[in-house]
Amino acid sequence: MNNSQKHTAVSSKTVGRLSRYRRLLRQCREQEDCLFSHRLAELAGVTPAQVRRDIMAVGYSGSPSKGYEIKTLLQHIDNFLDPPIRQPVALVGVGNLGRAILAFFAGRRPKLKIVAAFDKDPHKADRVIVGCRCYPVEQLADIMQNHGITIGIIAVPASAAQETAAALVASGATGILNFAPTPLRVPATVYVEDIDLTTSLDTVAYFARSTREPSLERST
Amino acid sequence: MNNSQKHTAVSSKTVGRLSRYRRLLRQCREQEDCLFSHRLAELAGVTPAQVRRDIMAVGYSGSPSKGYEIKTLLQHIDNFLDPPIRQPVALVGVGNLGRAILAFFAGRRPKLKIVAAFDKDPHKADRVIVGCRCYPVEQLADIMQNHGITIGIIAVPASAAQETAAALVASGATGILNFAPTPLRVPATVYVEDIDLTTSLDTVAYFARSTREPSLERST
DNA sequence: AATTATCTGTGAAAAAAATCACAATATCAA
DNA sequence: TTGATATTGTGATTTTTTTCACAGATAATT
Repeated sequence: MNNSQKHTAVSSKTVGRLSRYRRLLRQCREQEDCLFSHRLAELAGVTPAQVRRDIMAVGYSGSPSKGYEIKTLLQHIDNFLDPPIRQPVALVGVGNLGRAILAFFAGRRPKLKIVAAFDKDPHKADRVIVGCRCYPVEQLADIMQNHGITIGIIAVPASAAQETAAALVASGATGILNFAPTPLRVPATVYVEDIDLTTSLDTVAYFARSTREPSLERST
Repeated sequence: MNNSQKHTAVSSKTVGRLSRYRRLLRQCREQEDCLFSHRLAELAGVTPAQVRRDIMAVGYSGSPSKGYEIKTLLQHIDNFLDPPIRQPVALVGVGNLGRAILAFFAGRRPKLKIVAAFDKDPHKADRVIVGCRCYPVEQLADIMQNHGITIGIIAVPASAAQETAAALVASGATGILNFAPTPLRVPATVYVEDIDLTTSLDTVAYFARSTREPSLERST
C-alpha cells in the first residue's frame, strides 16, 4: 500500500491544482460529506476529467455512486502535498512585497512556515515583522542551516536576485519561490517557481484588448 | 505591411515570454547593438528555438549574420505588447498585498498604470497611497467608467473575490489579475490570470523535497 | 567567385497536457 | 434478481507547447 512516489512523476501543474482542490475541499467539508468530480471541477474551474486525473496522483479512489469522500480525499491530498515533518521557509527581502508575503502566509500552515526573514538594510534586522524574526543577510547561511531551511522566497530587487539565489542554494535551499523579475541561474537540482508581476500584468493587458474567441476561461 | 494580429492567435505563454524578453533586452541594449537567439535564450533561461518562435509573433526578422537588432526588436515587442493608446488599471483591495502591488507598479509603464485603488474600508478611502488615489468600493463603477478602465487587479480576501470580479466585469473590465486564492467565475470574454501564492509555495515545497531528476530548470 | 561557418525562420516531429470515451462498478427501484 | 442510471478510473486520442533539424541567407575568408 505504498502510495508515495510510484507513478510516472507528477507534473507541477497537477501539484498546483491539488493545492487548489485542497483549499476548496476544506471550504465545503462542512456542508457536504462527499462530492463528485464534476462538482469539484465546477468549484475549481476545470474539467471533471482533469479532476479525476489529478486525484489519481494521490492514490485515492472514489466510489461511482457517492463520488469522493471529502474527508478521506483531503487526507490523501495532505499526505501527498505536505512534508512528512516540517519544511521551514526563509524570506529574503523585507520591502513592501516581502512584508505582504509575510502577512499573507502568517499563521497558516504549521509545517510550511516562514521562520526567518532577511534584509540587507540593517535597520530592518533584529525586528519582528508580522510575527517573523528579521535578520541581516549576513546571517543567512548560519540561520538557514540552524533551522534546516530548504525553501527560499526571493523578494529583493531584480539587481540582487541572482546573488540571493546563489546564497540560498549555497545554504541548502532546494526550492525557490522567486518574485524578482529576473530569471535565476541555479543548479538543475533546485526547483524554481517564478511569480512575475510585470509579465502577468502585461499578459492580462494583452488579452484584455482584442475581444478574443471564447477561449480557455471559466464561464458562468 | 500589416503586422497586427494575423497569425493563428498567440498563446499566453508566448505573450508572457515576450514581456520577459523585453525586460532583458532593455537591460542589455546599452552594451550591445545586436544579439542572437541563443544569447537571448541564455538570458531568459529558455531554448534558442523558443526565442525564435516567440519572436515570429511580433513580425520581426533578424539577420543570420548579426542576429536581432536590439533596438528594432524592442520596438516590435513594444508595438505588439503595448496598448495603442493607454490601458488604465484599477486595483481593488488596499491591504498589505494591495499596497505592495501599488508600490511595485508605481512609476513604470505610463500606458499601463494603476490609476485608481478601491477599498471597502472607508478609512482607506480618499487617501493617496503610493501615488495612487484611493476610493471607497461604492465608487468603483463610476470611476472605472470615467477613466475607461478595462483591467482590474483583485487583492481582496478570498471571501470578497467573486463579488469584486463581478463588479469589475459589470463596470467594463475585460482582463483581471487575480491575487485572491479563489477561482473566479467570469464570462468567457474576460481574461483572468491567477497569481496564487499558496499554490505556488505548495508547489515549490513539493519539488524541493524528492531530489528530482534534472528536469526543466535552467542550469549554470 | 567559391568556400566555410553560422545564423534565422519554419515545417515536421516530439513531448507534455488536457480531453474523450467507455468498461467496470456501485446504488437504487421494482 | 434484474434493469436502469450515474459515476469512477484510465487507455486512447486530441490539443497544445516545445524542440528538432534543415533549407535559405549573410558575411567573412581565400
